[in-house]
Amino acid sequence: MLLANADIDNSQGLTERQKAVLDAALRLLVEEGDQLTMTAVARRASCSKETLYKWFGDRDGLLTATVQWQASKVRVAPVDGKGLDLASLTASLERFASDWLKVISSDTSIALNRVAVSHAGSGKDNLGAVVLENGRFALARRLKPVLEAGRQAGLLDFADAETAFRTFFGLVARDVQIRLLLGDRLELTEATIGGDAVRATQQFLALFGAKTGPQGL
Amino acid sequence: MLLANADIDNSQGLTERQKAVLDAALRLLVEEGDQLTMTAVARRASCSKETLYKWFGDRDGLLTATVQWQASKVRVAPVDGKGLDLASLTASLERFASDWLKVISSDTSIALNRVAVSHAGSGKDNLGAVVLENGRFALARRLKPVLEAGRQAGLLDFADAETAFRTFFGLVARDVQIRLLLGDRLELTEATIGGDAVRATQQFLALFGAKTGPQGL
DNA sequence: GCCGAACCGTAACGTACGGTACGGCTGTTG
DNA sequence: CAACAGCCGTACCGTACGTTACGGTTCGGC
Repeated sequence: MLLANADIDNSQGLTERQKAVLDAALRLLVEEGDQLTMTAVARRASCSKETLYKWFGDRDGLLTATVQWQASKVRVAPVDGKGLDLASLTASLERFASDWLKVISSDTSIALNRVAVSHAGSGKDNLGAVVLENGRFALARRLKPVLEAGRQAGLLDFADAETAFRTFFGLVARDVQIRLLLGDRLELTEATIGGDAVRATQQFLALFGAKTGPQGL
Repeated sequence: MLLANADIDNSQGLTERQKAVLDAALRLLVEEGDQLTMTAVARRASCSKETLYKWFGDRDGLLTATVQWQASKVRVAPVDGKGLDLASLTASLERFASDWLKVISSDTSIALNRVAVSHAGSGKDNLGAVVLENGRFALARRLKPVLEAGRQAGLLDFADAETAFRTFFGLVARDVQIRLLLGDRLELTEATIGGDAVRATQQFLALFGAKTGPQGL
């Protein structure tokens, strides 16, 4: 919860030059995997290693700053919970599903999650927590109000928003993320993602849609 | 598909001493994270580094052998698809769900998946493919016959077994694996797993159960 | 124009670790 | 017993990389 606004603060305290350096590090991370050496970052960013150490302390600091910098960039437009009919709710859910699939299948997300998973394997769990906070938990924070609004409007029926969210998460992501992280080729075209978003939303509504009137499949 | 029987061959060509060494490596992997140095393995297994290199070639060979050795150990009892009524199908699905949750939440699985994800980030994707083949794809191979039998018996209704499997996978695993890999504490007690298995199975049946007669929730 | 701060490029240092070599011990074979 | 193979323990080598140090350059302030 503290991390939620921490990432906002971070993007403020950075100079343009520092942001450019972090962008270079991010690009390098995506391209080269975790062979992210300080020398490579310095060369790519056209800065000296001395500067890297002065700004970010050590390698972990640079890694953390890079992840948080990326996290601060992907601020998804919040969905307005104004239209409370079934059509708009469906559209919102499909939008969430589609956005999420695009995120987790992006090269950036895969690279970041890989380095965070590796990091969590070693002692310090900083990166894992940051990625989790800006990924899965941020998604929950944005989606839950929509679910609650849907319940308020009599469109959804669930006891616990957290449980409902996790089911939606599972229906959307399925095995995609773990397969991508493990190196499985898995071409997710725009069309595939769109279809999956619709399917997941329909399944979710079938499970949690309010039983008012006949439920058309 | 070739990897499917490769892991069977491997457990045969190993001497008892070699298995003991791999067990030591596996324990070290679980305890120490990816700080798996050749020296540490040699010390833990009370063998010389020279022997490690003679038997496994290089560090990657040792890692791969360790992962395959673990994979060859977790051969889950196949479910018999004989009882074709709803009760036994439900029991089978719950059993699969429960087993899978236990696997992905085990320290061993977490450690192995972490190292495989890291490995996939670096060039070679060997470990990722091995883990995927013995994890997610092995599960699909075992579960699909059950689903097909359920459809044959008129209990399930789906067009594509792969799609149905992936939905089941999503309903069972949800966000558990990624959270654990990223270092999130997530106590999965026996009771929690059992409850989740029942819930996931009920949700799956609600989505894919044949529409014969009124569907009781 | 001069000073100091910030920064670039690069050289240098220390260490960790993958990989190799070798001496010594043990069990086996003839 | 002698010869030998297999293996343990350890010392050693080369390299990659994190980290530090330093000379040279740019630039804002006086």
